[in-house]
Amino acid sequence: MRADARRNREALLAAAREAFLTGDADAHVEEIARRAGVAVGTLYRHFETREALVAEVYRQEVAALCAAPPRLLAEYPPDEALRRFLLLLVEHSAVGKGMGEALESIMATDSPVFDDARTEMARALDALLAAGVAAGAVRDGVSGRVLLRALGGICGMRAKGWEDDAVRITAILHDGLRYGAKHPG
Amino acid sequence: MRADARRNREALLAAAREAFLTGDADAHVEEIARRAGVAVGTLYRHFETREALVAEVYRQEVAALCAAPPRLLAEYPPDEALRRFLLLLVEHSAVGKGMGEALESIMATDSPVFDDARTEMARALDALLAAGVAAGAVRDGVSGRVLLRALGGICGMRAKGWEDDAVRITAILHDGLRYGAKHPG
DNA sequence: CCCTAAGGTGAGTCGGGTTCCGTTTATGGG
DNA sequence: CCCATAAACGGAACCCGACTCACCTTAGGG
Repeated sequence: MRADARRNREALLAAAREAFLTGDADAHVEEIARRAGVAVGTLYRHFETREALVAEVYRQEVAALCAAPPRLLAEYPPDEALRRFLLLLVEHSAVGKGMGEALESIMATDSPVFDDARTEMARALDALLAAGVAAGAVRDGVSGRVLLRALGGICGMRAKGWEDDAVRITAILHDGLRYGAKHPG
Repeated sequence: MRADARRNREALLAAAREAFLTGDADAHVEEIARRAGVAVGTLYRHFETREALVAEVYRQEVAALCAAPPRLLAEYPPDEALRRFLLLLVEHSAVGKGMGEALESIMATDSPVFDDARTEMARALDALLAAGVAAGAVRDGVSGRVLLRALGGICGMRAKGWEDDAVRITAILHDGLRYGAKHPG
């Protein structure tokens, strides 16, 4: 790949991230291209569709989040690690409104564009759940994919005062996950 | 309102319901108008925007669902009534794919178009929760509005096998709601 | 330095919601 | 019964935004 092509690709991703995470999640392609200093044609040379660009930005954010579970599991008991990760997602949904929409799109839809991100996030949750089950602190039979869905609804909250609501319902979910566990905390 | 106008309004709602609940939830306005035997101009005489028409169809469906809680509370203990209502929502999400999307739109977004439906549904959940709290079977401090959000994610599930997932996570939610109640069942 | 394939451009297409205004029609008073 | 008139209707035109394509520019190896 030519040097200028790589540069433009990066510029587009940066412009899109800037737009999505700090403001309107539905910035027009013309606007994104303009911010990146290129024309729309160039945007489409690098990304199949507008949605593909969105997906790539979000995938990178999700990848960063997915690095947390191993760290949390090393530092806390599984049950607490799970609780903290759930809250971490809620917190991230709070920066700008972009990240919340990102997480919601990934978690609450079936769009094939987000398959990668969804899989990655489900795997992260699976690790936390498995550790919790092994320690007898979490009920068995819950998959990361399933948990992801409930979280999608939470991260999509936008109304005023949503953050308190999100924390509250996350606590309910967490309690539900412990309900019926071998050794509930 | 003139008789023919009322007839056309009904025809439009019927056509839209038909389209949304049995097939593609994003039928074009031309298509809906055609099915109703009118032109687009007429559609726009009766509904501000396409979304307003969608909202009206969904509001009617939601109103029907919201009639259930009083009946359930008369027939079952509060805790069981709550459980059954949650499952009722999941079931309704399964007919066609339209109803699921309807419920998701209403529950998981903040679109002002769905304000009425959202309020109505939150009130229904509030009644169930309040009865549960009064009976000591449900934890205190959870509002219908909050619960609505978690349900939004669930009703929006579309992947294959989603119904099992939905039932499972609904059970988790329900357990979480009982966790810490005065007299957990 | 030049050749060429990779890369870039942006006016144009296309699809879908919305608007606008000329035409048609229901309906109530004469 | 018929006309007046306001309400309702039709559908072509418009707008907006994602996407395409035919042509131009340029990096960079030989």
